[in-house]
Amino acid sequence: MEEDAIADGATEEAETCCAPPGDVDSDAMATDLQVLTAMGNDTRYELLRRIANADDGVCVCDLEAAVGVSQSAVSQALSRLYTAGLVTRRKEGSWRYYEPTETTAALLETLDDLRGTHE
Amino acid sequence: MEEDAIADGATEEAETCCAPPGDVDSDAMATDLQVLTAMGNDTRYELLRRIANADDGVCVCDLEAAVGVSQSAVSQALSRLYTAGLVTRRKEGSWRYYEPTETTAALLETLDDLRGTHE
DNA sequence: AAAACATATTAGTATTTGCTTGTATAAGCT
DNA sequence: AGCTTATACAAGCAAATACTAATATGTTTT
Repeated sequence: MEEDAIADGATEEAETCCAPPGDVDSDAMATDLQVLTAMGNDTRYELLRRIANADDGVCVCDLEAAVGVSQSAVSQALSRLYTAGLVTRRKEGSWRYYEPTETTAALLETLDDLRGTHE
Repeated sequence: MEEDAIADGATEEAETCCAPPGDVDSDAMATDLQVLTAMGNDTRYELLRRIANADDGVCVCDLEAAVGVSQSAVSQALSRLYTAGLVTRRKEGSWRYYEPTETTAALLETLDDLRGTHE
């Protein structure tokens, strides 16, 4: 089902410093990068944290008040988080409620753990 | 041991759509963002994957050949990964060997798991 | 139906990013 | 010592990003 980005590159033995590393699955890379770049921004990270903290759904109106940017910016940020699969959204009347996905929960937990253990 | 960014904001009951979410620890946020933005880039992600794949240390010379950017760009990328605590580096002769940190291992594993489970 | 509210979309712009080229430093080789 | 190799650093620039302001869409209320 997948046949790109193969070719190990280690066909001939040359006098290099070390063995060339294997290639990276470019499908996985695209997915991961979408997630990482979506989370890797002040505004979006904070929105995501706030959404994750309140498990029963947060609406945009309250998120706006919390982060220091315009309504438009919040809307754009949430859209991006949605596209990246980090939040779900449901409409209820004229309000939109956002909830974290499993992806968000897992990543934030990993980050929390890492900060705790601190290697 | 930590006393900033508290204040729940929910002192008065107003007729809003939902309860305002709790604040975000700004120290944690800074740390996480450094990690996320460091990983969230084509070149750096690929370098990191390659470093993580070869557990016994990779040198810059081989990484250069793998990703499609200049030597300088690779050097800058690796520096950034190092600053973010995603790789360690040791000098051996005129070569520099890079290895993944626990942070890298944990995050890449989480990402892999998520792609597998797919929620 | 009009007004007010909640959110999305579009367009424009300032800032940030990630590269390239050129140069510096440092270690091995002859 | 001089040359080559391995990596880092610095300046400049094109492209991507993240915002704001303005406008559009849909919903509720009056």
